[in-house]
Amino acid sequence: MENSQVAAVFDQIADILEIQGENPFRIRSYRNAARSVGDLSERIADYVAAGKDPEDLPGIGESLAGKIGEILSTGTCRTLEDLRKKLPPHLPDLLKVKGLGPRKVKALWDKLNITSLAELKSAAAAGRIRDLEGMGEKTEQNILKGLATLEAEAGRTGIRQATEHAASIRRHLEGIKAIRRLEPAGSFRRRRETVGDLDFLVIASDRAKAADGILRYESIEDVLARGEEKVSARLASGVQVDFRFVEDEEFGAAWMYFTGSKAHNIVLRKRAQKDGLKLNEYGLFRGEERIAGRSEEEVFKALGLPWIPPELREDRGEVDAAERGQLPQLIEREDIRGDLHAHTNATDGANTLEEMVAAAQARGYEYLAITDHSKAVTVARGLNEAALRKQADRVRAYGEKLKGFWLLAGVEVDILKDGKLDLQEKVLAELDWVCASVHSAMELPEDRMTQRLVAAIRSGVVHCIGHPFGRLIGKRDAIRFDPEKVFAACKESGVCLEINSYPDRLDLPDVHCKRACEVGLTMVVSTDSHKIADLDLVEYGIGVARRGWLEKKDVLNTLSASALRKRLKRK
DNA sequence: GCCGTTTTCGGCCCGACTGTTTTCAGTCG
Repeated sequence: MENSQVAAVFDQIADILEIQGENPFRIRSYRNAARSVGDLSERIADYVAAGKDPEDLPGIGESLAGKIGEILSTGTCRTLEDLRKKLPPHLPDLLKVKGLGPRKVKALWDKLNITSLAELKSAAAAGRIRDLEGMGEKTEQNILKGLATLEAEAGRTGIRQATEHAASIRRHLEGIKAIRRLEPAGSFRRRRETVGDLDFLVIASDRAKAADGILRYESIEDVLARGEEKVSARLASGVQVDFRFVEDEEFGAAWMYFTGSKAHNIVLRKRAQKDGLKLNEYGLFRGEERIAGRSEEEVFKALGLPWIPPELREDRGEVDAAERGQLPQLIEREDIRGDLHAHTNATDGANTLEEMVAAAQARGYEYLAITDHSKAVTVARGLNEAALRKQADRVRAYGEKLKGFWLLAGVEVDILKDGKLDLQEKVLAELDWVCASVHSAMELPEDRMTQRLVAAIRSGVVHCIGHPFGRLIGKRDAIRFDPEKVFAACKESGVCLEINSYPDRLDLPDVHCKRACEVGLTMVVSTDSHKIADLDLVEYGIGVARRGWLEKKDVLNTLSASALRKRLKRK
């Protein structure tokens, strides 16, 4: 039972209660509980099994703690099953359509007997929705658009695509004279691995002209809203972009508000309230008087807090940490001194050894580990013992010619189904850097997967576990293992965990990163480069590391080449 | 349903935009 499954039960309960028009605060409790469990790095099943009390988790009281126990043992809970009997099974799906909330869904069901997305589509297409009270032709059109979007986008946009869109939008907006300042906000600014939409804050000398300019952006397919305060559009790619107009004196408060997360904002607002203040997107107010708002620093300061980096604003303890003066000094891109996961054309990389080295040097790195695949990865023409030895000789020979740069002879060796490594340990022991990864048999049951990873970690020849969860965002689920046991084995054997920067992976995920750090593990921010341009993906890995509360000292490849050499010395 | 440095009961974050209405409900973030 995964945390996401427990969270899903609570979210489903909340959905049904909403359609039923239940007490909104009760509904919020279920939503909060879903988030609380979903954000937990430890598995809730293990947490409970270890005898810890779910009531210690934020937003979990006696009732929800009982339901967690019930869900863990039965996969569902009585409350959900009883609620389900009161509605058609697919009715809550309608809530996913943008523009449809619980009240409209209820009306569609009551008045038109619509119980599924398919029925909604045919009713809207047939023009039957416009006759309902409170709905008109526009509503009907928006439902059809919402359905189309739902079918097309299938979820959120990856960070890489979002970054590319943001850069392109910035280039367009820089040419508009009426715009004085533009800053990204939302989950994009918090560097989440996927974003729902892109948010920008705009200071304009003339809002009407600025809006005209924005809407001339060539990739806009559909204008969703245009008001005094905001312009909202959908791009041809399906991504929604919101632009909010703000004034100088409210910019900081607005930036905080639109950066979120929502949960973080609520914590700050409650805190303001306690001091007799009011915090909204226009500023921090005492009565009618705005006491802060121009910059984020000013607002945080007026709340008695230091500035909190956006990556931490998830209501995962950052406000408390800020209050105690214990915010981490987050790692920066510039702290990275080398890359420890790179492929060449010896296996499935696109570039030669020499090209990869030149690219690493051009980025100011002091070292690079060549980690081609081992033989089990046949599709990548993985290396056997003899081929690897030959490559290592070549790597070392070339490395000796390089001044002030350490070229590590390494490998990305497969962890086989039984936990053995894909190459003889004596060959692996000759290398400077051994990254071990799972690429096959990803469906193993949890206990066997845990044993498999622990066996590899305890081999004594492995430095790092590559992309530990093996997930591909939006495409393939994570492999299942007990993180606490695996982390404990890493701690015992001095093995690092990789934060793979590849945008599809971003693995170790942020919450596990935070947990691994608490356990005292060292992470490696690597790119898994398959071509020279991939070396720049490290930016995304840094985003994950920062979201995982990591400091420079928690990441191995912030060490200088000489310090790393000492650290990696084979016994 | 949760929670408590005024409270174990009575609160629970806050505002904009749309579409449908003639003053507002629903939705969104």
